[in-house]
Amino acid sequence: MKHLKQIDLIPLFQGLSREQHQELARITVEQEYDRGQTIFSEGDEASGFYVVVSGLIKIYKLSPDGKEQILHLFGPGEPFAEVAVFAGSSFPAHALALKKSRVFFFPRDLFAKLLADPSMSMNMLASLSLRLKHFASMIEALSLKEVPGRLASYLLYLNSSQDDSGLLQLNIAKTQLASLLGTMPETLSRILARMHKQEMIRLEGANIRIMDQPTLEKLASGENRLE
Amino acid sequence: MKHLKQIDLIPLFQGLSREQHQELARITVEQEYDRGQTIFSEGDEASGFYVVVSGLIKIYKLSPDGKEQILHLFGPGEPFAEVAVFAGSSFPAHALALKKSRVFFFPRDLFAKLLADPSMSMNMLASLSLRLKHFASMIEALSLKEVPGRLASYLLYLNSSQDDSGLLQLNIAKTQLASLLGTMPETLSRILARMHKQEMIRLEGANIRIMDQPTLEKLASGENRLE
DNA sequence: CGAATCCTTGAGTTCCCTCAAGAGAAGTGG
DNA sequence: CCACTTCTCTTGAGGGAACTCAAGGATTCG
Repeated sequence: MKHLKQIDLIPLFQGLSREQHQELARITVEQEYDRGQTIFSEGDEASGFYVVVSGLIKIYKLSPDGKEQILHLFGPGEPFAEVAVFAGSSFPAHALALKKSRVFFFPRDLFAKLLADPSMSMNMLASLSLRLKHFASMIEALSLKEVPGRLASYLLYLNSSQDDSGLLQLNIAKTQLASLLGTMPETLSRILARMHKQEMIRLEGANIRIMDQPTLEKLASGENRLE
Repeated sequence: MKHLKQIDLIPLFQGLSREQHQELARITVEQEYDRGQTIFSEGDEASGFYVVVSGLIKIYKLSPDGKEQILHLFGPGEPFAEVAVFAGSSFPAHALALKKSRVFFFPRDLFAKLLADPSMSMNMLASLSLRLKHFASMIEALSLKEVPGRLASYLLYLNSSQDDSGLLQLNIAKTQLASLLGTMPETLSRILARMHKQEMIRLEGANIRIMDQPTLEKLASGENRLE
């Protein structure tokens, strides 16, 4: 039961009985990936799903000419590729470790039995529903907002999810941020420079400080445009 | 039990016991909407989810200046707004009837009890998973493909889901198709004209005939560009 | 300290959006 | 059944946001 303590901490498994946690620990397969290592590729046969223990995993799509769109970044405690358990037998996107990461893998067949417990399936349903809402926002952003608006949304999201020192840590390379926002590094760089020039943000190395939150919010909502 | 027969036909409820179907029929609220009528708006308090009995429902997002992005079109047998049951208490998008439609509404509290049945929750999980895959494709398309590629994908999808007479029925106005593809009616019109000129498709009123499927497939995959 | 990667800035191009106006289709009422 | 309104669709002209290509500067890492 060497994984039991870590399983206790995974939000997806909250509300489950001690026995359920033990059963999960029993079927857990621990894996480790180096920075830059691929976990699976789109189309690979999928035999289970994952939970991040430590590190950072990116889920992304690739176009034939190599352009990438990040669908999601997952950190400690977050599950990914659950879809593989319930629909189809192949992964619908690529997964790669952005940092040295440890993950738990749960084989589908063994995990499926645990879904008989209503707490387990309700947790899963809630998790997938949140994922759906996130995707809906992403589609809205890609289709209805320009890059400055998407960037503003992301900065405000970071601001709300990190401590309120006002200093935002990106945690990812700007190239990766560009890919998350559905644009190119050059475009991102230019827009950051413009936001800086207009004193909406301050660029402090790899960190960003929000200087004018109201204006960023107007950008994020699409109410204003960046001049 | 006046809705029992229709409930039998809903894919989401396949594999359930007779008693479960009866229980579903008992809590079903039937509603009817005229063409153009709003079913709910983004942010409205959500107290349950829906299944389309007949007609066509569009789920969409709106930008402040009125531009719309369709997230999904749902026809007979398809559930929508399930997310409202599992995450949050407000609808994350708008819903409107594109045709005169009948829907079944299932109140969350009453429905929640039925989720104790593993068949029910597994069906739901499968349904949400498919929805996630669809959204992932949509994000990929919006971010990595140009409009001709997205249109080609849609035409090929129609071709695979309709009879193989080769004649595609759009079933929706071109304005709506533009909104589904994340573009403007003018752009769609121009691209259809170009595809026609290059003899990839033939325009027959509200219908479209595919003339050169291989070329469309290259467009859809991003391998080729439209000249 | 050197190699590799990441980031920034510039110049040019392209796709698509906006604005505008006319043609076509569909629904309404006399 | 035909005029009427209304909505949808098409085509044109112009402009703008973001992409591509290119090169120099900054950072990171071994």
